[in-house]
Amino acid sequence: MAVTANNGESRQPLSRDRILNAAVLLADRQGVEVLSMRRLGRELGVRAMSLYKHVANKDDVLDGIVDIVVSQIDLPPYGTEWRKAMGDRARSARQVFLQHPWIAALFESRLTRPQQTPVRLRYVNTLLGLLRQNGFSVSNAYRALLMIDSYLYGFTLQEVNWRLEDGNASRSEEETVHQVPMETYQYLFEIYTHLSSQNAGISTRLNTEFALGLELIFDALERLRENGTKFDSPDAPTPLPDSDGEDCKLQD
Amino acid sequence: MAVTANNGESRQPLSRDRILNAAVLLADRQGVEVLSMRRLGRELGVRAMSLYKHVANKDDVLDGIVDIVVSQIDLPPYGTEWRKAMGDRARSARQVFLQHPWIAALFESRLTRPQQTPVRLRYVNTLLGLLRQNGFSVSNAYRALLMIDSYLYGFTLQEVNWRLEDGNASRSEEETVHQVPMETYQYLFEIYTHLSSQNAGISTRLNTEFALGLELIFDALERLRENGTKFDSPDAPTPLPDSDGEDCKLQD
DNA sequence: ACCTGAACACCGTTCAAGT
DNA sequence: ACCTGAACACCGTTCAAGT
Repeated sequence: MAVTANNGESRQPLSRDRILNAAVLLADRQGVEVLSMRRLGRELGVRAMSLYKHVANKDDVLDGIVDIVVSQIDLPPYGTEWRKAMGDRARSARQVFLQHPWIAALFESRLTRPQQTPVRLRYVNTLLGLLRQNGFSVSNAYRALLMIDSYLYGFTLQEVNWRLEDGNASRSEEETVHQVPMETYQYLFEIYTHLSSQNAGISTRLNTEFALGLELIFDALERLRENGTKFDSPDAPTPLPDSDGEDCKLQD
Repeated sequence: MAVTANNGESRQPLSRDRILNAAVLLADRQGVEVLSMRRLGRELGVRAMSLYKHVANKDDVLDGIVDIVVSQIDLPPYGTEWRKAMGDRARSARQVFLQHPWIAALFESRLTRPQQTPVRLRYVNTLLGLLRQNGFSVSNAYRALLMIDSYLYGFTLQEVNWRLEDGNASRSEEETVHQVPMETYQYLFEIYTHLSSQNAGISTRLNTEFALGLELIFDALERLRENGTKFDSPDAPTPLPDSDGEDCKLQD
């Protein structure tokens, strides 16, 4: 009935940023599945077709909101000791992903694409740099990041699903355990029984699990680092001429 | 124009299995994004509405095809030494995922849901059992599976995207390296240069990387296993009365 | 019993037309 | 210059109607 739609400030002149921020907000509140061009237009007090002046298409919108999320991940400054740097970044990424759980649906084909936006190129370049400056060989830096990211993505993927699932209804292990036919799945039963006997809630437990797994991976990578290029193929060794030890800070 | 559509055997009387198998085939050939009820019906020589006699809705179809994929993963028999068991299963899962790359889009909210189908319950129950029978405490079995699965899902997720991306055009690192502004992203440049200097193709390299990361994780888990319940919360210890040592085989 | 036509409330996107 | 109406080719799903 009103000519200009829902929120008071919809008369700002529409821009890529305004569209993308509205998209993130909409996804946060309702999930990616309701994120359509038409709905997004409605949210901005405009018809869907108007959006196409500022974004190429829906794909562009999805890429854009992934970039917004990625840029919310704290990037450790060059010079940070690698365990702290990789740990801080992994923890920050996990927190950001949990704040925007819909991002899991975009992991596939967006977050981990090889052809990338500047935001994502800078992000992975910095992480590789941090590893290189801490004594990782080229291969091992690649290896380490691949391993940390695999763990980070895989863990968060599972975690987000569990939270979405029993989130609102707060269905806990205590209830789940009774839904599983225990004679058939004795080991699952055993786990659920064990988990529900613990005082810690699911959040606290997953925090602990994530941290522990990360430390185990870091321990493994530390051994890799010390062993240098031991696992590389024969033509690999070329250690960089250590072009920049510490003096190249990307951010504050 | 023909009354019964495309393939010769479309006059079999439509069943859940026939529908799900057609869905997997369609996804394999064209990707999940083209998998619609209407398209699926067309594929079976029938209108979309007919499908609703055999499947509840599209969600049911998607759950169904995930089950089909999961059931293609080889499940090691009880009694297998844990490193071999977990390694075989991870390698088999990876192969299956690479054969059905669209599965990555369903990782979110389907593969890792807590409320599960019998196929998936049996699958994870067996894996937990294998760990328990090899001396893992209840907590550590849970921990180990969470960690292995995180790595498996995360790694495969990234790998599938890379393959889909440069798959058909076979765009290799040699070409990618020239698209990245090397002054801005020196560490990325360094990696791409290094990777493209190796003789091994991307497939071979990722095989190696996957195997190496898996071994590093197994090494870490072996230490966890030996340390028993060291990382558990105080009320945890309860080791199972070893109800079945070896005599409970689930499969051939 | 099994299939379907028509309908409903949606999609993304284009393009000629309006202000 | 910026927005939009109408249109196209799609969605998932329901339900009364056909055979």
